[in-house]
Amino acid sequence: MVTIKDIAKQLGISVSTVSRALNDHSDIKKETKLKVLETVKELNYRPNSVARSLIHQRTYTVGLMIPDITDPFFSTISVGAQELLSEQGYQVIIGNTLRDSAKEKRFIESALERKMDGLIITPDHVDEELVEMLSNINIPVVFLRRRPSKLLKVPFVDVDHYKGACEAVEHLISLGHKGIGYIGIPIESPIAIDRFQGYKDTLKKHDIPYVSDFIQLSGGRTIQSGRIAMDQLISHIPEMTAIFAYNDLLAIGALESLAQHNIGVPDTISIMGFDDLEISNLYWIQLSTMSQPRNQMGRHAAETLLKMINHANTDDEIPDSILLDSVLINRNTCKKLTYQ
Amino acid sequence: MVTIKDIAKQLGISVSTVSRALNDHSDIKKETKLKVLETVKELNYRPNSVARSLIHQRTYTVGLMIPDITDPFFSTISVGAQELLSEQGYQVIIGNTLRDSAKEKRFIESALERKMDGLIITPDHVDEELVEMLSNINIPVVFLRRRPSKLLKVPFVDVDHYKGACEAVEHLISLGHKGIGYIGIPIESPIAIDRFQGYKDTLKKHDIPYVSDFIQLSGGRTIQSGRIAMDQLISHIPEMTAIFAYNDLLAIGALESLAQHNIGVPDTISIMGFDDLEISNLYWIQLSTMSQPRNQMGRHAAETLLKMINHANTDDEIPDSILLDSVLINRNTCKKLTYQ
DNA sequence: ATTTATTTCGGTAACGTTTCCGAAAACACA
DNA sequence: TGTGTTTTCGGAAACGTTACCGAAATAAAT
Repeated sequence: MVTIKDIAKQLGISVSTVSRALNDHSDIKKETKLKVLETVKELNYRPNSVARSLIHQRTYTVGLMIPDITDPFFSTISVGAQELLSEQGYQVIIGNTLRDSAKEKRFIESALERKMDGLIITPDHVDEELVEMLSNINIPVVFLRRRPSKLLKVPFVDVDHYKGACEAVEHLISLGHKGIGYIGIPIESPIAIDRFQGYKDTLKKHDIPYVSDFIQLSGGRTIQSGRIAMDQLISHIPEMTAIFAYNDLLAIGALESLAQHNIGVPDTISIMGFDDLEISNLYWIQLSTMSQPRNQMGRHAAETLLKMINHANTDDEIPDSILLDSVLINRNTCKKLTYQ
Repeated sequence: MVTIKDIAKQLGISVSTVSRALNDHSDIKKETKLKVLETVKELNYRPNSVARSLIHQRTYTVGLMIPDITDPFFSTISVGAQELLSEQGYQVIIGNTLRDSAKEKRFIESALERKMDGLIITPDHVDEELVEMLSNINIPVVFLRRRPSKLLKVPFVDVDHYKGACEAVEHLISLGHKGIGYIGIPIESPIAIDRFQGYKDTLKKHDIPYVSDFIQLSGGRTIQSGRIAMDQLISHIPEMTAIFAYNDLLAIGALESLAQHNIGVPDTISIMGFDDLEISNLYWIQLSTMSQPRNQMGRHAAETLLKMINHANTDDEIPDSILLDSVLINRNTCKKLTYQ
């Protein structure tokens, strides 16, 4: 490997002079600087950032831990983060954890050994072990799409799921719907709680009674689960004229079930999703839904992380957490209710 | 930061002893080794892999350059590569180039400065500048889904597009189709050439005349382009009874156009895609297509790269390139032709 | 007890940089 | 020419590790 020494030797000068030339220091003659730059080209020299990191105690590397890079949701977030970070000279190392908490811990451990400058993480469960681990860490961390435990003084960025759910249901109500069902997942994660609560609160706000028969909370968050849930709910048509689904996959599953039963959407029932996946815009689907600003989430997470990295010593305050708004995308699965 | 020195000081021993204890060297007393391990826990010490890299001239980092991590195709490939590499203690740095050749070059440059141990790349265009750049590189490189120029002694891994296209068309022919159209992209990339050639050769093999009116090569590789292309082709029904599309997106666009025109699939026309995207399995689509072993591609690329990294000095031969087979996925868009 | 063999350890250089400090070189002014 | 100031440079330590070599400590053999 060609190093700074080789350049120094070839020119008969010292390594420190070469270093100064390469780093645009002031105390160097223009002439020698040019000679150095020339030799750099000639020898095809490239600075060794490993050595640089060792000196500067900065690797210009940050870790981004996500559950599944294959999920366009997370890959778009990661693009947002990468865009901003690479502008600032940072490399991003993506940890694909597949929601496996052992993998999560291994990734964080490895990030620490590699002396990354910061960490953006989306842990699947914020369990005790993780909290314990994170509280002993000496690099900045920001939570993405997850809420840190109260013990952790860590900022997060997420979308306002509660507000989004309220808007979605509000939209349905504004179209005249009163019999509004909900297809969701078991009330465990904070996100599930927020969206469900938004649904319930908005009904209450409009004095619409909560009908537990219109609710299906079993199953996972897949198309398959949505189809099964809708199968259960189908007997409540036509009293039930609309459905708000926890996410687009469930909504699409519902659409599938309704298509199989030959029930028209939005003619006999309206469907509202949440997430705005790319497939939701497909010709056959055209799902009305709440779009989450994924790219922005990644950018904001990166921004707050950079703030923390740069103000590590000067300022002890951690940056504010951020809740972004989702936006309503109106396609073809919701219809104004007309009373005949 | 707590270093090896802190441990040495606390125990009153030398750093070299601590180092030996941590690296399972033979010439160390069991007793002291245990004491060291204990102190490591106590002080929450973590080895600094930056310093280690500097000594060993190995970073255990490889770069993976892809056009778009948001595309499930590439994200699945990257998962395959990551799985294998992380088993071997490597970290993967993903470079998302968005098919921008400036970004590509910057990524490679950065990989070199960071002294990555190897590179798996999917360059958008293999232009002269890139070839020039790559031929001056002193770390192993493997091409993924792209063919290196002949000047480059670099292995590649890809699927056999020609063979896959032959199989797809063969399938259509075996169902009795003779009027088989092709929706594709301009014949520029090697992949486009291979698939189109497979189409033409298979027709010829079965003495089916090549009808240029049945071919649409304009546009990009999006659903939109597929729809437009099909719009142009629709007048050739019913002589044309089947279509082989360059990829699933185009095929889905064709499906969209046919649905708009109320033309039954597969009743009046059969459609065959290539790629097997996740959306191709959707209830409304159920596209018959050729599935590419994406995860395997990533794994194979990683494997050959590791071979090159580990045999860097011992053996100068580069590993063989690999062509993987795609497999036919038969869903509901192809039908046996019945003559009435 | 002395010698020899074995185990265990410490000192030091090295990896490729940057940075500090002091010294040499160049310039300005009297 | 001498003094003072500024510019430019070189030497050396440091970042946190590992690896080599020789020395000390222990065990085994005579």
